[in-house]
Amino acid sequence: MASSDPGQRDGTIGIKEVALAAGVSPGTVSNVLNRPERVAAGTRARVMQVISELGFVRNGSASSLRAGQGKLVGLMVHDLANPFFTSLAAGVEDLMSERGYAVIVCSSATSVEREDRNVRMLAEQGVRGVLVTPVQDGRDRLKLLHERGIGTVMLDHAATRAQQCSVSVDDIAGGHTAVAHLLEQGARDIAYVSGPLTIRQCADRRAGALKAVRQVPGAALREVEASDLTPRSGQEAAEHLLAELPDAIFCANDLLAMGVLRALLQQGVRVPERVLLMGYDDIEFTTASAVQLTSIRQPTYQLGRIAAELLLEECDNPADHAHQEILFQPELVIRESTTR
Amino acid sequence: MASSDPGQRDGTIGIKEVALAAGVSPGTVSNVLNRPERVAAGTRARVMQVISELGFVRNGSASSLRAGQGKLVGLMVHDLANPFFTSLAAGVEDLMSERGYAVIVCSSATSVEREDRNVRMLAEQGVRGVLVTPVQDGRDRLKLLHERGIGTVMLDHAATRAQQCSVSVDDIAGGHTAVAHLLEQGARDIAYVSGPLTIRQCADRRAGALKAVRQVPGAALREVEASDLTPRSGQEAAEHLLAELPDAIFCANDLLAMGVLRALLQQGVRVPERVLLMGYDDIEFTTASAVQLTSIRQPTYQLGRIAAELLLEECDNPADHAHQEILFQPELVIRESTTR
DNA sequence: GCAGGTAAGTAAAACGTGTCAATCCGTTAT
DNA sequence: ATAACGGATTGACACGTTTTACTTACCTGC
Repeated sequence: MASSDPGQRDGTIGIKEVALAAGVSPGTVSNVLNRPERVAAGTRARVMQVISELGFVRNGSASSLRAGQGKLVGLMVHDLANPFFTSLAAGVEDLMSERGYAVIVCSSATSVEREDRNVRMLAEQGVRGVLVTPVQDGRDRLKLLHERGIGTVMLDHAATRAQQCSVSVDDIAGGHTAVAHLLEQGARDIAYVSGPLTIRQCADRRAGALKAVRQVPGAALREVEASDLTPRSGQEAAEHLLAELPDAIFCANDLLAMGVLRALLQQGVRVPERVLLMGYDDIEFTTASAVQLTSIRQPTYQLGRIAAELLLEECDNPADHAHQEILFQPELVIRESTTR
Repeated sequence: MASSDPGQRDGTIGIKEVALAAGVSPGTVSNVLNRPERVAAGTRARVMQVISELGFVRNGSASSLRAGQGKLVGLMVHDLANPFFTSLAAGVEDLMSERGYAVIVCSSATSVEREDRNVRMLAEQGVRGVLVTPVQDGRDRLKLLHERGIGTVMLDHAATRAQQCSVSVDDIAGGHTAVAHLLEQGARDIAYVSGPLTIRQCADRRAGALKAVRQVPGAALREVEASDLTPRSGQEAAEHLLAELPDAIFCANDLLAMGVLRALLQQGVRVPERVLLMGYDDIEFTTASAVQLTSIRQPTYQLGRIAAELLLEECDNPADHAHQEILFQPELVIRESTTR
């Protein structure tokens, strides 16, 4: 008798066991799960009841094998410890979670080998699409994905192929806004503390800054190029400015600005009384700085959400999906470091 | 003629197409992929050659359906925007990537509903194991995972069931080390600016601090409890201390310390000359603060790596796996905020 | 009362891989 | 020379779900 107990043999509960217990066929259970509108209300309720009683959990592997696509997407960023990317990742994760998707997060660590490995891994997992901040331009490392019909959305990077969405922030406008603000405050001798100009963001912000300066007669932009975007480099860069202080300093990033601020305060230079100071990114942690930092806020979290939404739209409707390049406008956040 | 072209019908290349092209059976191709040692060197080379020529990518869904387990693990944290968790996530991701695993990252946003949803989702995806910082104690929300034989490792939290690994940092020792350092510097009237004491970490650090104070005659600990662990709360908390300044202030976290520092400097209180100040966590971004902050460093990245390693060990060898509770010792990092 | 239509549910065939018993073939021991 | 052996390979089935074509029952309009 006990040996003929059905559905409890090995403890694993599948669609079949549910069907048996609910007195329907497996196909109907599948319909309840995937197209509930096609099954009568009564049956649907009974099946759902059994599902929760038995603690049935759908097998995602079987599901995506048969259906040809699952509920997974990939997210590949440069660095999981960088606040910019994590805020972005938070946006992506929130939206995907709302939509019932799981996110495989991976880091390329700005290494092309690792990027390739990740791309392969994502392809194997059969992800529905991938959000990516590519390591570098050049030959198309995402080819493998495109061949397999896996959609990609570029994050904080212009699209590299015609048929592709991208989401980024207008760094030229950001640089312009920043310097225009400094000019408005009366500054004329302005310094730009940049990161490496090979980084697109740094170069674009510089371009915007130059544009703003040219619009005001008598204004000039000095430049110092730091070797990376850290507080330490900012501090070193500031030393080049101590001999002849400018009216205002615009930094390519908040971390640089923190370093500059530290160098200035150590030398007894008062901010903002003697020098105005601006950062970029408006990272959360600068609120703790000795002088509250004026900055350019980028909607990183929103960036992630929008990009995620675009990706899903493309996945759900690959036929008539219009690829778009979304360009966010950054926002000026004024605090005490530029307020006399 | 063209109609009999095998293996190119629908453009999708599977194990069968590879087998055909290499002149072996699908079973052999599978063996090359999973147990290369069982197939002769010559055959193996030929198969691998064909695999790369045809651009074969294994179907992970089919693989894990048949094998009963895949190359996926889950990571669930409270908040993807918190540097503590992201540093930890970076450690997990690095190790998993080295071992060929993909990581599904999700955030519980300290909501039990979302935690439950994530648990279910991870179970559906058939993850091999899960690394988790649980939202709260009480009834076992991870039951679903354990029923299905999915291993879990607790992150920064003691194990809640006997058969479970956990990785955390000794917060009592950390609190003790911090305050012992302040005492050594000559402070006797010490204030502890805490977060909510319902948070285990805050309570443990307090316990350690008290222990240190009791060991030195004449020393005393005042306490202020902030409502959360942000710079803003730190600033508010500091105002309770301005009337009668202590010799030193120990904060439950660097963000609080940043707020306290700001409040002190605004009032013209010099750090460290008048008051010593200590934080906790040693987050990267405090290096940018006006006064470099002494702190207690937690090996967050290593924490992630070790936890990941434990999880894989448990997965690969569930039989004779000895569950362990690993307790890291935090490290004192002395900077100018406690150096006269 | 009957043809035609629709809604609800069923049965069975896939999806692409892993596994295991079975087979093949060349080598060694008797 | 034959039997026993062992390594290399094969063939076919199973994993749990989705999906398609099909059946059944019921309703509508003439």
